[in-house]
Amino acid sequence: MIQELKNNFGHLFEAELLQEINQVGTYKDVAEGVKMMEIGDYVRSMPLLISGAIKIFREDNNGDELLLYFLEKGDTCAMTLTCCLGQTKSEIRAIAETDATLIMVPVEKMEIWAGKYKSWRKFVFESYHNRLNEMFATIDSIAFLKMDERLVNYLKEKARISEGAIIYSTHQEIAYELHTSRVVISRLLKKLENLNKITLHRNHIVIKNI
Amino acid sequence: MIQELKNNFGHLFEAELLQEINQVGTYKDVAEGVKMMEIGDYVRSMPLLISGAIKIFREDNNGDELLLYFLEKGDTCAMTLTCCLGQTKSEIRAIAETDATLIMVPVEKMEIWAGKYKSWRKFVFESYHNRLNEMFATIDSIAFLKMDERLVNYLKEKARISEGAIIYSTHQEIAYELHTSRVVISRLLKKLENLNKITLHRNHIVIKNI
DNA sequence: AGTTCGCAGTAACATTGGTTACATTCGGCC
DNA sequence: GGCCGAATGTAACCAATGTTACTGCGAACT
Repeated sequence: MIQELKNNFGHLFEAELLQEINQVGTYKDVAEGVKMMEIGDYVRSMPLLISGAIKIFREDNNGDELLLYFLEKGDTCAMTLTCCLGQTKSEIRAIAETDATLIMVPVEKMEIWAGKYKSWRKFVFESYHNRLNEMFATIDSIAFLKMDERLVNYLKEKARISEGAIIYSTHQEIAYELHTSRVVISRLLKKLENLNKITLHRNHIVIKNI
Repeated sequence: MIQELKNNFGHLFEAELLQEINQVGTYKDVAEGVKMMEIGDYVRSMPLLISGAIKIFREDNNGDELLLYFLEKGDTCAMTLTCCLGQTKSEIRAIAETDATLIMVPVEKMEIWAGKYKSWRKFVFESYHNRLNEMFATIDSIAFLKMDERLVNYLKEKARISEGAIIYSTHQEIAYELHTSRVVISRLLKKLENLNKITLHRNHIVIKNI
């Protein structure tokens, strides 16, 4: 039994299921920035996230993106769950936000375990629930907040994910993820700096007190 | 066996499951406009929608609303599914868009059937999948479209749901559901009328060719 | 018929955010 | 040091949307 599996999912799954996962699952390391799933892809295995973070995007007609949410350790990809069963295409793009480690589980097991293990059902249901809640949060943010508030939330989340007070992004990259323009982001960041909430540097931003 | 159950869910569930649903489920009629679930409510039973339509809302800090999507016959409420298991509160508000008929199933059965019936698992997974896709569509609409396009989509959807070319809403009601102001909606509707796509009347709108 | 009230039309203005254009600065590289 | 390209700063302008304020209309009621 690989230790990471036990550490991350041991409290969720019974020993027998852990054994099965260990047997049929394959480990996979993904480097920061690597595209893990593209819109339109068919999905053939289900990822359990052991470490790192993955960002999930939606795309508009011009090919521009919008960040929906992050997946973290202990999470799984909700798209995968039903894409497997329903044979439908992915509606989203997944990119590694940091270096990440996954266990890939063959899709056939998903449905079998759902019949066999209560803990697996619980995990799957909770995954959906979490994803739905994240979508609600995303919708709240887009529909109810102005860009300056969205930016602050983004910076907070980004800092939390990277476990530090420094965000290594350019203004252009932030603009892509929030689906706006670089000029707008630069403008708002400068305001935050003037409010003494952050300090701006070339290629990175230091969070002070937001 | 009540006929509507068979008509709407007969192709999804095996006979034995249909029997169980019929035995433990209770029928419920809901009149148009009735609030069926409020944000913060705990959920104790799961609705299967037999006829009619239900609209699902999210609320901002000021108590203003945003329409997320509609549920129609054959659908179930995704919130319910995990609220039951996880004992969490509802994140959304549900209001009957039209008169509607439901079967209410006790929550305990949900998890039992998930272990017992493959068809039930399929139904639950597909429900989640559909809801997630509707959330994606909602996000696309809010994030990528301008208000005039959102309004057109709204009118189309509303006409589809009510199965007719007349929408019985005031401008104010439309504004609430799209989370904007009455003046903005009046302005855009007038434009659509000038384009000969709709005709405006007091308390209702006739769709011509949008 | 007159009153009332909710609904709709519209002008004028404010604000937010998107766009264009250009200047400046920083690092890396020769 | 000098050059170059990417990143950032900033002004000026524009389009979309939100806000305020007022008018007029129509249905229902008395």
